[in-house]
Amino acid sequence: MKYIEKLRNSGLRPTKQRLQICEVLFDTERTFHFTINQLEQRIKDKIDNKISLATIYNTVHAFEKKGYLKQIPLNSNQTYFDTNVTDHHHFYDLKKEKLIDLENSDVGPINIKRKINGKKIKSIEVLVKLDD
Amino acid sequence: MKYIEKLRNSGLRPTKQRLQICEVLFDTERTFHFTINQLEQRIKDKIDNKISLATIYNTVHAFEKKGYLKQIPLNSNQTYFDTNVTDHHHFYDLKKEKLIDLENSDVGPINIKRKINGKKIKSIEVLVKLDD
DNA sequence: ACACTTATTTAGAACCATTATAAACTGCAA
DNA sequence: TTGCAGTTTATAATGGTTCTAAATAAGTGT
Repeated sequence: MKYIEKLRNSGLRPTKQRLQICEVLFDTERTFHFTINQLEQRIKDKIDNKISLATIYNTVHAFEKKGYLKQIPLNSNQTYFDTNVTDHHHFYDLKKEKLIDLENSDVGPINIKRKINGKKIKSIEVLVKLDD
Repeated sequence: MKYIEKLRNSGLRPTKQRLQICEVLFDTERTFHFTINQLEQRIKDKIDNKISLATIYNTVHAFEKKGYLKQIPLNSNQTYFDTNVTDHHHFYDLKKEKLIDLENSDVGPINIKRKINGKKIKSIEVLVKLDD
């Protein structure tokens, strides 16, 4: 399995549950956005055994910490994650409550002129809200 | 009172509670960021009578709908609001969990090249996360 | 001023995403 | 195979936010 070493290399034991979640998250044509509840549903659909909700939370947070997932800054009652961990931005369709990836070529370079003493920029995220 | 007509003009009855919340939010030297709990505390400090938490939620949402407050897109268990409703962006200090305003002059113009059919851009918000 | 309608406030309950708990289980190194 | 640390699990607890329904206050017309 290709995910076994990936997990071992990050210090995560390649358990059955984690490997199955890897398949759901990363064996896809395209990257995608999800909430924990949506992921839970996908797992139910694609996998025979049950994975507890607590494990899903644990795994998603472990993967996020390792950089395999990103949280998307958004005001919602649910946390959104992204399997696309490259630097990129988002449209948010307010009506449909849906996120749409903006390719980096869709957004001109972002120039932050101000510095904060002793702080480094870790990420720059742009959210473009869409109306009708 | 200067807030009475402001509220009436937006179709909100100028109740005692709303006027007091206006004072806490808008009678300040500087704009500021807050969570509902932080606002509740400020109200307790500045005002004699009690305002119920439900009223604070109601009022903040009413003010946001009228454009007197903005929500800040951020992944946190609490919702952050901003009394600065002009177009501007934010640093987020991950260590201190603190927001810092970026003046518009601190960020070069943001050029969104992609269009979505029939949708208009309502806002563009940039979040710059800071590390040590 | 009065009566009437409608908006607002309120305490408390309900909701629900997320996190904590603690016991059972599993991977893995010795 | 044994032991230990890491992981999974069901369930409870937490906590921010929203809902509810009754009490109160504001606006309107008379």
